[in-house]
Amino acid sequence: MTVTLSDVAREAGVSLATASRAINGSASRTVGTELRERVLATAVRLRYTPDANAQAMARGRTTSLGLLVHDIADPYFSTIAAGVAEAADAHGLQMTLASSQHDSGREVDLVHLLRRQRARAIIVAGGRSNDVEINDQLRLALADYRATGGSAALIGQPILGVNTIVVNNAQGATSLARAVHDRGYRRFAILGGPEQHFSARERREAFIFALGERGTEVADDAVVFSPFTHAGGEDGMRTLMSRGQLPEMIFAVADVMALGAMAVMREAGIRVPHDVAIAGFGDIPTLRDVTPALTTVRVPLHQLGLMATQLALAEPSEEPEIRAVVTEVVVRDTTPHLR
Amino acid sequence: MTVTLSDVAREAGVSLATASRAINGSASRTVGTELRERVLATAVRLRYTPDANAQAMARGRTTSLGLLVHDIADPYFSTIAAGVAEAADAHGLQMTLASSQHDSGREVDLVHLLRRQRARAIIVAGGRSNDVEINDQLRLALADYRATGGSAALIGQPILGVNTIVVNNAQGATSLARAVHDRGYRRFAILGGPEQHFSARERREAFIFALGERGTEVADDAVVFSPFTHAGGEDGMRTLMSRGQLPEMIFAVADVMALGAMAVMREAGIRVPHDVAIAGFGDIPTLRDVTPALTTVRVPLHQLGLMATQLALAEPSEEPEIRAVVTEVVVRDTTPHLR
DNA sequence: TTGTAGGCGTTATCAC
DNA sequence: GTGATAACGCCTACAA
Repeated sequence: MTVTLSDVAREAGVSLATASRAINGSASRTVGTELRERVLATAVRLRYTPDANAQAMARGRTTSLGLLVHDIADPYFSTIAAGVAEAADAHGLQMTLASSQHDSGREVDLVHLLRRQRARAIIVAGGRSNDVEINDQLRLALADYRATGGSAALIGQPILGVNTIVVNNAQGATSLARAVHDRGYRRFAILGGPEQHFSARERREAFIFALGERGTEVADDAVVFSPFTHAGGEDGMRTLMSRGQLPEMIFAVADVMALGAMAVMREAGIRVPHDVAIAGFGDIPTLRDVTPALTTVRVPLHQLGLMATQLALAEPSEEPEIRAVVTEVVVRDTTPHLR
Repeated sequence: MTVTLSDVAREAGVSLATASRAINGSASRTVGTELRERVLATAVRLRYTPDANAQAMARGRTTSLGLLVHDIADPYFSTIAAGVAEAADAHGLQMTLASSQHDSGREVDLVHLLRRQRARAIIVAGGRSNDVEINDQLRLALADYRATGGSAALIGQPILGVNTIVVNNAQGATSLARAVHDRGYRRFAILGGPEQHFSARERREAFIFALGERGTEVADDAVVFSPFTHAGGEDGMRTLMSRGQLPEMIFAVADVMALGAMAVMREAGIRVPHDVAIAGFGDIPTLRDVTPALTTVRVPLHQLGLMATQLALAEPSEEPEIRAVVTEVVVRDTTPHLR
């Protein structure tokens, strides 16, 4: 059914070895011009394609790059994925994309899966959660993977012993807090994401701390926890509304959450920013289509994908490499000067 | 470096065959409880993982599903991808995602690549273009792939001889034209996407034809062609504006194009829908965050992914199976009653 | 139930 | 420069 290299060799009247060298090259040996052309011609005639699996076995390495995301339909991750795809392509690698659907248990399974595939490198994108057991499992899975020659990179918190791109969440949230404080905001609510999610927590705490430095407190019950998704933003906003008192400004720890909140407010007739101001985090491409334009903290998502790929493909070293990525406040229309 | 099945077998004191059967199961043979447990235990102890490539070779089939999209960062495709990922997962398959960046030449290369990988199935998502040469190449690539046991499915036009999910673009555009005509619109402009892109053309022509049935003509110079992207929508809109005369309504053949156009208008101080109405096509999830809410034609994107996967995994048959997907007009705020 | 051995398609190490 | 041939890691008749 399938045409193999042996078929080509026989048909071209050369040995298997020669056919292999002619078609897929060889470091040391080279093939005479005449023979090579004959082989190449018959390969085309027979519509031969090398079997990547067989090559992987023989060569001991594959040409695929695994990417793990929380949710591929989330613009945050699809933008990162686009960056990874671009970089992978530049390295001649195929991207195998897996989505954990925000389930960190699945994430562990998927790392195992990628290890089975003998992926050349694995990139795990998305912040970690404060779950010691899961983190240990993931750390172990990655260690196993690396022990067998794979290399991995993380986008998130540097807690798993592998190369990591660290987004400076605290810095971004701090700058944001100061920017809105400068604009006169004093009464806040926070759509805080999952309570145990590190990125969410970093953003939350830095925001609150920076306000505290200015003498502004955020009450505990002004922070609501809900999933790191659009629906999570909706739910959080409803909770906030049910509590009755609207703040001057809402900080959502993820853009998609801010968008969810805005959708709920729109439906409820609450005007942004007239009735309440809001800001997000991430600067996903979607924002260019949102009105009023959402104030946020820019994370260079596409570049994150490029960097992570680079880091994942870097020479393995003893010490995991940590690379910090700076964030930048982008003040837009949802947080006008208050007074 | 890597632990192999032989290592496990030796360490457990059983034969290779027994180890294989214990770990990866077997249709006919079964392994004694005691031995199986011993094997499994040593496998865990040695941190053994089967090599998927070797299994692929030995079994003659892989467990990966290739998905080809025009652009993974486009919500249209990332939503489809989410559907495919979900369905693939349900079948125990891994998704290999490749993006052609709207370059149909690359698309052909990527099919070849996926064939090399011996992917179990290939899904090509996205409308075809009127390029006989490229289409022939793609048809040939898919035929080669299928000839060697692979199965493929397309989302787009049924012109390549493989199972295809056909989105009923004409029906959607027709319904949309009637709906807006009913609302009083008579003077139109069309952001028509790439001139040779079939889906764009189907939507364009059906829209114009349906209006014609109502006695309303769309002038040739009211149709502008530009890429099927956000930037394409921006460019097209600028072209339209430079021509001086704004229509009553703009039909963009893709949601992202409509969003691009709206962004340009917003910047230019043109109010939607007060100054001009607009509608898109696709109903991407992003729309829930856009104001004013965009009128569009709903394409069940996520479901498209599920269906395509199902179709790609279906028993191969002589005649390619064609499955039609209906679309549905969703009138929102960008096309209010005109008079 | 368990073991032996051949084969999957390719690369790489040898000789020639 | 070219050709045998042994891996690569696993599965699966076939034999015991």
